[in-house]
Amino acid sequence: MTCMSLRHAALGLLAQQPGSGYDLLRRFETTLGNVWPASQSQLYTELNRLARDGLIEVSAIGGRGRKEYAVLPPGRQELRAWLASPAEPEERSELLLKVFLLDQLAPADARAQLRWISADAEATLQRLAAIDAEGDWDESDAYERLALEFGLRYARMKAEWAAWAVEQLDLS
Amino acid sequence: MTCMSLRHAALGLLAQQPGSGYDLLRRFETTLGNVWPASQSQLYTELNRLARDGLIEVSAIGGRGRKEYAVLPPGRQELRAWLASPAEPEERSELLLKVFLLDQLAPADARAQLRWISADAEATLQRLAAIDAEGDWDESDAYERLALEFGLRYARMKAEWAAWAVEQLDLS
DNA sequence: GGGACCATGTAAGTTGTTACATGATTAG
DNA sequence: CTAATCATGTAACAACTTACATGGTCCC
Repeated sequence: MTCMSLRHAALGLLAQQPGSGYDLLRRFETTLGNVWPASQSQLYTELNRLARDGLIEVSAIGGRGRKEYAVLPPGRQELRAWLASPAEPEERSELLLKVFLLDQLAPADARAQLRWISADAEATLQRLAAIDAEGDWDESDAYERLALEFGLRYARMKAEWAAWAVEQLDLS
Repeated sequence: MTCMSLRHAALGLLAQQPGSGYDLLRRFETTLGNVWPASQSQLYTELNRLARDGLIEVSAIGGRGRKEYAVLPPGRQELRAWLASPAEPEERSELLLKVFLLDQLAPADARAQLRWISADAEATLQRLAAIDAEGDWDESDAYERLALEFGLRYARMKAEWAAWAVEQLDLS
């Protein structure tokens, strides 16, 4: 059994609010996709699979072939089980892979890469802070805000670490 | 052009020190695999591809069919170019995906998940701190230590965030 | 009628996983 | 001699991407 997170992402969005593949795609693009991107092709395929497996059903048919999906009880159960199960630690980080191998670069180039990481993190920080400030939040967005705060703290940590790392290299 | 990071990971390890697929596998298991896991099957396949593409070559043949690989100049160039290029921000986080969808769980269960995340981060923190303390580091491990420090800071951030998140939920 | 947008799907290719399959050498 | 370890490879499958393909509806 592998991960199948897209399946759960789709299930979760439908559990929050029924909709068509097209609707879900919009929601991925605006919010969820920031933490779990999905391509159009993959999403439509997965919706058909979820329906085939009896976790969701076509609850309404609209114009232009629109199929609105709704979660069925087995789907809700599957979603809850997945949500309550321990989240596995993430493993792959291209950033850290580069850091591990940075000794293959001239020191000046390695420093440049670290400075770039720092600048990128600062930019992310600004971007998320803007979203935080201007967003019109209500109580239903509580968990979304937790995720945003995670992003803020992560960007801050990354920027601080990169600055520290450059300093370390300067010492030696 | 997609990512091909395993290719660069293998290239990087060979650039640090030539070796066989079996050797590399050991090094993935002990160090590099912490930031970029590779399966045996994938690694051997990739080494053959790297050789076919002229980025590495079989530099020696040992007993039991052992093939020692070494990086060729085009491989070194490719590696340096990749290392100096900006690291793309990582996108997928199963953890944050769960956080986004946590509203589908009873509040008590959501809190339990967050507490589990916190406990897991604390455990990681302990584990990495132990590695940091007992490791016998020399100057050649400078970048490895930067990566370790990143892991420490990240685990700390995660634990603090999760504790804060539980608090937030308790307030509402 | 034509452009923007709504709406769904398939095909080919890449990356990665697990499982299978095989054989050589070394140490007890 | 036999178990552990060294050593490499293939096949089947899952997840994901990009590109292709098609058609309906709304609004100007």
